[in-house]
Amino acid sequence: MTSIKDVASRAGVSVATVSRVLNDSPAVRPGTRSRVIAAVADLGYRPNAVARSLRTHHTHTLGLVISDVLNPFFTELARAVEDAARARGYSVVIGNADERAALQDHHVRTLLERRIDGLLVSPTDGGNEVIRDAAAAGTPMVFVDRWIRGLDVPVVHADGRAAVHDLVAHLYALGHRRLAIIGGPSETTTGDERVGAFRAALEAYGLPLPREYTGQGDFQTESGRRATAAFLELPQPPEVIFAADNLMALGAMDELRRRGLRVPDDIALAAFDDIPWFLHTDPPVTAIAQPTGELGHRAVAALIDLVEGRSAASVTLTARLVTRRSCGESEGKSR
Amino acid sequence: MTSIKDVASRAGVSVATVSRVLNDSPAVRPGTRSRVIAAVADLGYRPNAVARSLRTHHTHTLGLVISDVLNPFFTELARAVEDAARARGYSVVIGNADERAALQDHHVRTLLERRIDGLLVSPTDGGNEVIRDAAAAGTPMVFVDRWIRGLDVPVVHADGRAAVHDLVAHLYALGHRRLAIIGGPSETTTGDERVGAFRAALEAYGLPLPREYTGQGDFQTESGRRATAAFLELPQPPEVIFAADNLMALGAMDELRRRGLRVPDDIALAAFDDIPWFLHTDPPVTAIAQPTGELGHRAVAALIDLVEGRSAASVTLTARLVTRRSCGESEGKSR
DNA sequence: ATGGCGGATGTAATCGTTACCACGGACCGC
DNA sequence: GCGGTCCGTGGTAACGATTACATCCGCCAT
Repeated sequence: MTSIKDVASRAGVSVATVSRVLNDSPAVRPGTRSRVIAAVADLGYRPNAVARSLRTHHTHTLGLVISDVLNPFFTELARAVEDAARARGYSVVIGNADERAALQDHHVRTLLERRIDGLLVSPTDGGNEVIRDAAAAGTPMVFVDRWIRGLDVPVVHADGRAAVHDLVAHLYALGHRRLAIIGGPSETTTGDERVGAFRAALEAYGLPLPREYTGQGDFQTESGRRATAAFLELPQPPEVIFAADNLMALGAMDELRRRGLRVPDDIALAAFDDIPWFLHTDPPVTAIAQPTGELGHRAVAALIDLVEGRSAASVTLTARLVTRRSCGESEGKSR
Repeated sequence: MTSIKDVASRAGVSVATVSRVLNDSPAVRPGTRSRVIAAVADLGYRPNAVARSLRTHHTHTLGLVISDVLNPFFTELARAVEDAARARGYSVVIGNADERAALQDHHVRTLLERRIDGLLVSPTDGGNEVIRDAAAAGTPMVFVDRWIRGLDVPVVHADGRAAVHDLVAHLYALGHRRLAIIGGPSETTTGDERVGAFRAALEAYGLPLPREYTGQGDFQTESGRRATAAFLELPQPPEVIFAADNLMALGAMDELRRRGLRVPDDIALAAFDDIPWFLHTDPPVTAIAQPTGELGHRAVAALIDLVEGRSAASVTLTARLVTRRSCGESEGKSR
């Protein structure tokens, strides 16, 4: 591989000068500069970011650890993050935790060894040691969507409580009284809070949320299927299933379909996180939409503030309800 | 940040010894080893992968440049790639080209500067200079799904011709005669070949593929919508639309829905690339499924062979047709 | 004429590791 | 008892960049 030395000797200058033109420092004569540029082109030289990072102590790279790449919400988030980062001259390295704490730790460790400048994480669990240590050690860090309580780390997320309330109102208006939820792992904030918001909204309508109507999922498809099966085997199954993310909703649909049940006639369905496919499912699914793109942009902005030595505050956006046909016919507006 | 030197002085040994235990070289006495390990733990030391890479000339990292993260096919591929790589001790850095050649080049350049050990790419265009240069320079490289002709780079992909033929047979049997396709950019091999396979299959049935029935898409949702709109404005619209990827199929569904057309009664729809959502769309979509996971695994295996100095050959798997209701009722088996 | 100044360039230290070589001591065989 | 091996360990030169500091040179003001 050609190095800065090769360029220097070909251009007849010192490595310092080459470095200067590469980092376009003003203090180099136009003639020299163009000779260096020519040498770079001739040799097809590409600066070695590894060496550069070793010397400068920054990598211009952000780490993003997401809970599940297969979840369209997270891939949209990842995309927004990458866009925002690139616009500011940073690249991003994604780690997919696949909803497994061990895998998440693996990625955090790897990213830390790589000396990424800052870390964006949507934690899969609650009390993570690796992440705690990193935060304590002063690694610039921002949580997106989910977070870990008790850490002094800015959080960028969307508050879904109002939307959940709207959803319950919608369901109530349609005559539904027995509502069930498939929640995420209670160690995750989103797992916890979505159930909490749902319960609070139900209370406002004087509706109970019995234990057997709170299914335990892990945000992945299969758990949605299982929880749905459990609901359906109850002596008195619910009239509505609210899945706390889109993948569990997919699982629920799998199971309903397998049993030949029709939505919304036999049972209603709603989901947290809206995705393009929900418009075309049978039937289109009522969902709570997060401002995913903005979440990503804000998170990157906050993280870069931290990385560059400024301070950053948490950001709370709001999610909104998008009603479709999956809970029953009514005003039935879509999108 | 604590370095190997700090560990060395705390353990009362030299940096060389610390390095030895870190890379578990056998030549170190158990007692010394445990003192070093203790020092590492006390200090919370994390090896600096940047420095290590500078010295060893490898990063144990693979680059993966995919055409579009928002496409479930590619995210599934990415996931498989990451799994396979991790199992072999490599990490992967993903670059999302968003179907734009310029962005793809940006990522390839960045990855090359990062000195990734090898590159997995699913090219967005046909004649890429950056990629050609990299290949010529001897960067270990493997193409997945799509490739660039005329380069001596192994290709791991799925042959869809038989499946396309089956699809056409299926459509023919259902009585369809006017079949249209929304193709990808002709510079991409998948764009090109899928149209070619479709045309060949039609010929086998004595069916024409008029120019106005070959829509020009770019593998993204919006282009599928536009091409569909164009088809529908023809004096004689097609009876079937075959989208060359799932995102364009989504766009097609958007447009059909907007116009109040029903699938398959008013028009039939099929897609290349099967995804979980297709089972639950209205109606479930007939699609050609690629062995995505295996594609990812094989590609990683081939790339690592190259990286580690072995040779690697191209791999061709085969795609298969999954019939659902979107082309009309018949035997109607699903999944 | 000379001292001073500033702009362009070179020299060399440095970042954190690894890997090569050297060294000292223990052990073995004769 | 002595030379040779082997084993555990330390010293140190790279790896490829950046950057503080030194140097050189031309020019201007006095």
